[in-house]
Amino acid sequence: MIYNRIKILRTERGLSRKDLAEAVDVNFQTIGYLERGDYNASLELAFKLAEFFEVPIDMAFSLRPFKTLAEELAANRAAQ
Amino acid sequence: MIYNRIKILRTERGLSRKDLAEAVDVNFQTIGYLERGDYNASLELAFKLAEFFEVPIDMAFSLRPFKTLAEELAANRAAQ
DNA sequence: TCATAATGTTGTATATACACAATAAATTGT
DNA sequence: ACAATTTATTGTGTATATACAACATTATGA
Repeated sequence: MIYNRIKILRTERGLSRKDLAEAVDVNFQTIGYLERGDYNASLELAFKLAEFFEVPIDMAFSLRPFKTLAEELAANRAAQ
Repeated sequence: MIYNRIKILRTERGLSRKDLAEAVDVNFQTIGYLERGDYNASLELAFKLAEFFEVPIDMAFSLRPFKTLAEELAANRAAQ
């Protein structure tokens, strides 16, 4: 199973699932399935989502559980 | 459709499809399908392959056609 | 050259990604 | 508090990723 940050990335931008679904051209319920982890995005959809959010793929999807964005940002700052 | 560099990455390392398939835990014929572009890898398999080859996902998969590795390397050098 | 390994092709079966519809529940704004 | 929007749930249908088998073709090495 693949972990993703779609929900945070989406809500951070103040978008509804419908908004995001239209942007990447899938059914709005598909976004719900991904956010709930009911199934994984296809590689193509993953690319489209990462491109839409303007983040590298591995910032939106991962084989391993994510830290929160805040944790990761704090860790990065500490590393400077 | 998603483009990939699996065949080059694999042959550059002198691996057979069977070798690679075992490393990422899929059927060896699945590697053939991907290399021929018969279908796309799942996101999970794409991550496993990129991890196995130790390259970022977008160096192995792309929404748009790839340059050859040699072209890309030459372009990168020219950019220095 | 011959044997073996690697790849290609065709076919069948299964799991999963995605579409779509209907309705229920929860959130949000006024 | 009410209305409107958003999200969740359930169900059905389709396309596609993957497994596996059998056999053909091509490449490789001794």
